[in-house]
Amino acid sequence: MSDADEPVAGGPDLAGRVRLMVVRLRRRVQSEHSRSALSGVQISALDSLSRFGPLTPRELAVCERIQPPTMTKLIAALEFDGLITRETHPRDRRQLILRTTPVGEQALAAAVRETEEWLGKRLSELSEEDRAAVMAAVDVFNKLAGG
Amino acid sequence: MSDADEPVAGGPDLAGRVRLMVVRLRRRVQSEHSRSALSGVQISALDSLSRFGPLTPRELAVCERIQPPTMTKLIAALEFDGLITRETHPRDRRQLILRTTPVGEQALAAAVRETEEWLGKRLSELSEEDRAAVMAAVDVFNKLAGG
DNA sequence: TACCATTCGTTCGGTTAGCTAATGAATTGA
DNA sequence: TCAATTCATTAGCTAACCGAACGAATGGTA
Repeated sequence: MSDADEPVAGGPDLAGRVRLMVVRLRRRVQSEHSRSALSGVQISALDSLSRFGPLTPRELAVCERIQPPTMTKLIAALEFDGLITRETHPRDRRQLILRTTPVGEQALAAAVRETEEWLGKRLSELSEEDRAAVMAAVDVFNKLAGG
Repeated sequence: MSDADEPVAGGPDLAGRVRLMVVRLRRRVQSEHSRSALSGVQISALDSLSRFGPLTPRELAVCERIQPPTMTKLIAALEFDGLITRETHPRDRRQLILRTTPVGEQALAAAVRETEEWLGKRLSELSEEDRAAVMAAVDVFNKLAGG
């Protein structure tokens, strides 16, 4: 087991390289993003809500790894735009039940399409090998982000 | 060539999944980051400056894909902490020459070590296969961010 | 040599996305 | 019944961006 002796996991400074990647990739994604549409954070929250069914603000905050006050603002914006609804919890009146609306689902789909337009284009310009690497890694990085 | 017929590059909604990944991974990295040290943005800029030699603010801004006003603030903070120096350009007095200081290099190295401590740990907890996927993808994502 | 367009870094003001601390309402448990 | 807890929220803060506008410096041209 010669590779068990390695002081760092996965080659020289993998962690540092991942860190730089995160900062730069997010800046690129941010800058390429159309101003008119949903923000990345909104898309992420809406996606989680759509995927994991009705949730309370707390649950969604945990899921998105943000703090409750941040979630409050996010919810207010999404509700203002009619993308989600806010009902009071039937058994616990402290809590709320958040649901995506049809409009919200449409907006989410539109955001996905818009992302596909520029990011998908850039991905399609990669070599077959590079694209395979991206595909293989995206879920690993999500695991890394969400574990 | 059955996979040549795919309407989107790299499976269903790869772009959307990458986008969500970016938002969530960056939030995770941000939240795990120790307050006292350099910020991710500072590390990124310092790394570029260290790697690509003395640069003008404009060159560094292009390299980091941020706008000049943002770079001005970034430079001011780094200079205030003694991590870089600012000399006037010998031939063009409008421009500046930015250099990392030994202190800056040390701080960069320390930041890398600190990142290694938590992110490296998490990376080492991945399966061999997952870690290989990360290694293969990190440069592809950097290419995606910087092209 | 005088002017004009361009480029550079900077200042100003605004936005977005996060945080902590504190608060009031509701629930739960002793 | 009452104390502890939990929930969402408010208030106030910071980091990290942006665009518009500006003065200083440069370079080309008449």
